[in-house]
Amino acid sequence: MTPGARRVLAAAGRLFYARGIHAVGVDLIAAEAGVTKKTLYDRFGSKDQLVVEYLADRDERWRAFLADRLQQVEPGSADRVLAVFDASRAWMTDSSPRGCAMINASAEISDPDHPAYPVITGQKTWMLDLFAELVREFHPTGAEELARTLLLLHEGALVAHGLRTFPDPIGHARDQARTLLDRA
Amino acid sequence: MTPGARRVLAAAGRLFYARGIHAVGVDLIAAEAGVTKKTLYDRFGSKDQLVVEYLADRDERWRAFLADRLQQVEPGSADRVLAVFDASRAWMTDSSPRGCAMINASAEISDPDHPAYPVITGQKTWMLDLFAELVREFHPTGAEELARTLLLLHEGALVAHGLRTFPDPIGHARDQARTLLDRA
DNA sequence: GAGCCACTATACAGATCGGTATACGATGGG
DNA sequence: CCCATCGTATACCGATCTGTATAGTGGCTC
Repeated sequence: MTPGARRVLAAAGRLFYARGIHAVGVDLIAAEAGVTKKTLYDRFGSKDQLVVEYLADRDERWRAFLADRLQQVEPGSADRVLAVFDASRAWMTDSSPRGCAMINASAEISDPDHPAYPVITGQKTWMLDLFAELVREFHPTGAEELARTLLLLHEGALVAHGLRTFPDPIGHARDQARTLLDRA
Repeated sequence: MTPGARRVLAAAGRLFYARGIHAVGVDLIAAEAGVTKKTLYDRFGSKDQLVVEYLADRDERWRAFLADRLQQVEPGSADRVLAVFDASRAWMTDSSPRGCAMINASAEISDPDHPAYPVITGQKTWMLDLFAELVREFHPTGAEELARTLLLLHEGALVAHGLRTFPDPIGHARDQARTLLDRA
């Protein structure tokens, strides 16, 4: 990726997340990146494709962030599940006050044929599979069902975080996940 | 409310929910309602105000729908909490495939000073208070904490429903709420 | 030095955005 | 009958939207 393209992706990431996808025009992104629209379209082809790369990039960075946190907890431990919630809280606390970028994007993209749609649903099913895998490591029976519950708690916490429904919802979800795991 | 205004609000409700707020222009709403823009602006003043009334109307209809379902279950019973999840599932199953309108709207409205913002957060805190009240009816101690967990499950289920992460997430949330209530 | 690459600058196309203006027709209550 | 209300139709405003076109610059490599 060229330096200009990198700056475009960085600017798009900031603006799309902070103000929403439809609310941000390509002129603003190009200006914020110190780049002309020509460069933007030469590198990304269309706004839709830029949206795809914005979400894919954010997803990639989140998975790397999470993998780093997970490897600090020994495999087979129930604490690995809690580490996911801890990672989410850390990720959200600094610089993600508006909740999950995938959920927000899906609210703006109604068309299921939009090229960004698989990126969004892909992250969610990946998270579901991750929970199932982590649970299966120490408690194989009923891992699927427990994983679904954990996912609901996690998604709900992200939403409540963005809406500020009550303080520290991700921490609360983590505590509930702990008692769920203790009882399993 | 005049017949024209009613049709405008109905059209706005359909279009805003199905395609998103920013993606729908006032020209389309007026055309879909069989009304000119003049009429639309005479009745609602601005698009922002129309958005507010769209959300407020939907919130009002949801609360009426929920109240009707709740009064069919005797007060003081834990089943009243489950009735909330049942109501949500019924509400979402027919004609709400894209999840919670408030969550979707909050994803598009980044400005906390937007007049629609209090409507969104208002429904969420109202739901939290409702859960707390319903729990308190039969189990006063720790009602606040349990209500928060129920809210997270509920919000997460709405999101998973909209994203189709797995089948019948609201039913799953209901089942988890049941075991939570049994243990309390 | 020729060719390629990343990028800049300016301008414009065609459409749509939210919002306003003017003028006219229908209806219904005092 | 008068007149306000509710609604119609059409046209327009400036701004902004995505996307394209032309022309040119500096640097790197073969």
